Parts: sequence; C-alpha cells; structure tokens
Amino acid sequence: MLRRRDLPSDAAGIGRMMGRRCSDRPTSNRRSAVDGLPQFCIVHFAVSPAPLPTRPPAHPLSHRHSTRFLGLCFSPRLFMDDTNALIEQRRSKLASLQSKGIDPFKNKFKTDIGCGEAREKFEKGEFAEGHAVAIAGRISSHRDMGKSQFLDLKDVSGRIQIYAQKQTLGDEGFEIFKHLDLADFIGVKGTLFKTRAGEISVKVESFTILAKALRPPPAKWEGLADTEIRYRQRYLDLIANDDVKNVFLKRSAIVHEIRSFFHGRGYVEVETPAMQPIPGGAAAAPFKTFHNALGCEFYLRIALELYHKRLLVGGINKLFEIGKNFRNEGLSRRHNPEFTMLEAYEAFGDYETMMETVQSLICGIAQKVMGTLVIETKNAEGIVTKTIDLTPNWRRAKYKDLVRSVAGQDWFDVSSEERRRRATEDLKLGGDIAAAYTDFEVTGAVFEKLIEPTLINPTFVTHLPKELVPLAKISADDPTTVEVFECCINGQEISPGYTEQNDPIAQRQALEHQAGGEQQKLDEDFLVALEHGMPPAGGIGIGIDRLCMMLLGQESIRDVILFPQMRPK
RNA sequence: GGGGCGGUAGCUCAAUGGUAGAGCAGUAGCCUUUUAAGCUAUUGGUUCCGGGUUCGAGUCCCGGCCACCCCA
Repeated sequence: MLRRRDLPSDAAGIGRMMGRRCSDRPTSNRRSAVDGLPQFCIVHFAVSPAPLPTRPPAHPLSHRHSTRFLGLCFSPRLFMDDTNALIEQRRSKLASLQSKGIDPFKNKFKTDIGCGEAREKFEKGEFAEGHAVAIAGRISSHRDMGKSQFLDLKDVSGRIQIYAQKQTLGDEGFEIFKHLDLADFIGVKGTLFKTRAGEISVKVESFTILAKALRPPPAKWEGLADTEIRYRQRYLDLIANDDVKNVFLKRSAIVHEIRSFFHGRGYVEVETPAMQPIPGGAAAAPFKTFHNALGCEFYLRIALELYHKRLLVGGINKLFEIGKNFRNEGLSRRHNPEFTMLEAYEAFGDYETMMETVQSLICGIAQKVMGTLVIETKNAEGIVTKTIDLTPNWRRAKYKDLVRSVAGQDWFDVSSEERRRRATEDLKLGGDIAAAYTDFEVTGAVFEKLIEPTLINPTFVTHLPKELVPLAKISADDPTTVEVFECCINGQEISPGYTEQNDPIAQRQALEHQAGGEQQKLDEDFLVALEHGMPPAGGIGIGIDRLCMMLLGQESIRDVILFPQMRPK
C-alpha cells in the first residue's frame, strides 16, 4: 500500500541497523528433538557445574551442527558472574539433589490434564473428589506448614494448589520436596480434593522435579514492573504478569480467526519473499542484507503487495498472506521496525468488496475473541476511559469532506499558498508541516493530525487524492481521487484498501511519478507481470499489531509484540 | 534529532548533602487443610557507568549508557 505519508519521518534509526547480517541474529529457542518439551540451555551444564572454558572449544561437526551446539551451550550469558546469594543457594540445592542421585532436569513428564483445566472440571463436577490427575507446572507460590506444604502450580491453562504431606511422601520424599523453590517445574500425580477453606487442590502422591530454576523469579505479588526487563526478558513478564500472558494468548486467537475467516471464504494462503531485490509496495526505508552465494544485495520487504499482484496475474484469484514487514525507520509507541501485516486480494472485486471484507473480518474477530463488538479500555481504577463500538455498518466519509469539516468549506477552492498559510497559522500545524511539503502533503498533515486521531469508532475514509496512492484506480465520480479507503479505528489507520491498478501503462506512470527519480527503483518485473494481464481486484492491508492494540486495549505496540526491538545492551 | 521523567537488595519501592531502609522473596527455626498463611530470628548493596563540587554525594554539577513518555 504505497503512500506518500509512509515516507520516513525519522532518519535517526536508519544507519544504526544497516548492514546487520542475517548471521548476526541470535539462535532461536530450540526444542528437544525427543519429546517436544522446551529445553533450556542450562540443562547441559546442570549436571556438572564445573568451571567453564571462557571460549567454546573448536567443534569438529559441520557448520550447522557447530552453530547449534554454540547456540545451545555457549550462550554468553550462561553462568555469567552476576551471581548473588539467591543464585548460590539454588545451585547448592541443585548440588544437594544431585548428591542424592536425583537429576532435576527431566526429558519428559506425561500429564493427563492442565492445572487450570483440572481445577475447572472439579469445580463443574465433571471430576469427583478423589479423581486421579497427573499435572505439571511451575511453582508460583509456597506456603510452608512444617509437615505439610501448600504450593501453587501454574501452566498456561491456569493455576491449581497442590498439597504435600510428610506422611504421604515419607521422610525421604518430603526432604526432597523441601528442596523445591519458587519457579521450579515439577510434575505431580495425586488426587483432587477441596480443602477446609474451599480451595480445589491436588493431594500429592508422588512428584518429579522437571526443571530446577537456578534464578529467582520476579516477585509473585507485585509482578514485574520494570519495562526494560519486561521487554528484554519477556519470559519473566509472562511468568509474573498474567494479564500480559493473556494479551498474547488473545493475539494468537486473533491471528487464528483471521486465517479461518479467509480460508472460509475460499482464499489461498500464500508465502512470498521476505528478501527482495527491489523493495516495493510502499515508500519506506528498507533494511539491506547480502547473500553470499549469489553475491548480491537483497532488501527485507517493506510490503507484500507487488508479489501478491504477480499471483493475481498467475490466476490465484483470492489470496492472503500474514507476514512480517521491515521498515528501517524510527521506533515509537506505534512503530516497531518489524511488524506483522496481513494483505489480501480478491480478483474481480473492488474497494467496496474489500470494505465489506474488512468489516466482516474485524467484527467476526471481535465477536469470537473478545465476545463483544464494544471494546472498552479501562484505567487502573477500572473506569472505562475509551469505548470503541464496532457494530456494523461502519461509517463512510469522503476524505475531502472530512478535511473541509475542520479546515473550512472552501479549503480546496483557495490557492495552495493559502492552504499552507491556513494550515500553519489558523490550524496551528506549523511544527507539522515541513517547507518541502507539496500541496497534497499539507492537506495530508491536516488529515493526519486533526482528523485521524478523532476517528475512534470505525470509519472508512474514501476518495483519497490520487497523488497519495499510486497503486489504485481513479474514482469514476471524481478523477482527482482514487478508489481507496482507509479504515480508521481507535484514532489510527488500521487498514487501507484499494481498487487495485491493473493498467500497466497507468501503473508505470504513477510509479515513476511517485518515485520522484530518487530513492526507488522501478520493479520492472512487476510491471512486466501487469503487462501479461492482471484481473481487476480489490486489495487490503491490515496491520495486525495495530489491530491487536485496538482489540486488546493496549496503548503501545510493544505490548502486543512478544519481543519488541530494543537496542542491544 | 529536541524536551521531559527515571535507573537504589532477586522483585516492588523508600531515603533534608550526614551510618543506604521497608515489604515480599531468601536463610534458620515452630506449626499436618494454608492461601498475599502466621510467629521468632536473620542474610542480602559497585545506589546504571565515569568524572567533578564538598569535611562528607543515592541526593548537587558535567559527561556517557539504557529505558519510558511527548515532540520532530
């Protein structure tokens, strides 16, 4: 969705990230090949906490294997000298367990139900008192009563209390049980019951230590507040803050609904290149990388669009893709350098078709994931601070009418100099309007600063000036505008949609005009594809991160992205 | 890029320029249905880093790093 306003607004971040090579990326989290359980690097040294070599030894295996080995075992943070008394104590408990012949890092534990599920089923009467369960989870709190102990066990399904008694576990078993710390993973076999206080619990008959935590977790009650730790070590955030975990579980549900929506309408899900020789489909600064074997540069994609249109040419009539885009621009509450974009195209449709699609999609998600079409944001006191009503049909407004409503009915009749004067002086947008702005960019600033932030309930803004959108078709009823909508919700643009340009000659002219002869190379291969004939089509893009912000009431994009971009420490 | 706010124990936070504290967590005890369990005792600090002012700096000044917010 190529638009003028996508031009970089901040050159600060450019350069910093340039030249980073793929191979610099950290090794991703690995999973055990044996049973699919997450396996932490710490495992490999737990058995022998001997002094480590300062550098990894040369490894005789292939490149791939040695990389994997390094990623698993020689993470530079592993056994850093940031130990403190708490870590020392946990290590000595580990050593004590090992001296008893216990390996507190297991490969597998077979559960038959989740912690929260077991609790729920007992509550609903589906499980009777005494029902046997095998559960596993992380210890989230601990109440020591001497010869009996209460612990809370948590997994993704929720929490359940477990109750361990000395007489059940025996002297030896109980002694080992007392080696447990907050944050350890254990597996438990036992029976469901309700305590005197009415708490649904599992009476422990046997237990297995599955993973000993060698570092203390964040406080159980206060949670984790330090934003830097929350983002850099998101796993701690997820452990400590249930509401954060729920945001990401809901995000998964939202993406799941998007997929089923499009599959249900007969769309084909596609995957197109993230590494592109010419980054097109938007006007944004790209990241550059280098392919060694091919000996040439590639750019990380800034949009999906041009490859999707190639697929329309190829006869895939209805298609969608959910994927990462990368823009080498500033970071903010609403911008992350990599972000997730949905694009969808439907041959023989137009922007009207796609307005219906966007509305149905978002309403369907809201209904299924949030259970409502009225999204309320509450503050810390629980008072509703913002309400977004998604009930169809959504408002439609022409771009020029909206501008006239705030900038004067004669806005488009006066001279461009007068428009610039009014914007800077009367509308007090002086700081927002650069001297280099063209006339339509001045109007664009009026829209962006004074109108878009007010569009809380969904509004399709239509009939945008043709200069803003070079990839769309001219409106039949107003040739100065294009058949385009911008769907604004929550004061920000959530989804643009077009009647896509399928005239290869008009497309070339528009791109040449847009490119301005400087920063963008023309994607000739794309233009050749159009010359082979692209069916008329409607297309949309939806920023998934911003959609999640809106639906989940999050004010910062960093709170809907698991690992937001941070400057390396 | 500019402005603002901040960085203190594992976590959440205090501390007029004058001995760095609390709660939770931890440790050692007591307690076999507790639940932010309780009771007793107790450990724990390169106050982000580097300079400076001062008899004395967590605090004031300068520089840097990191993060968040606002603006561009």
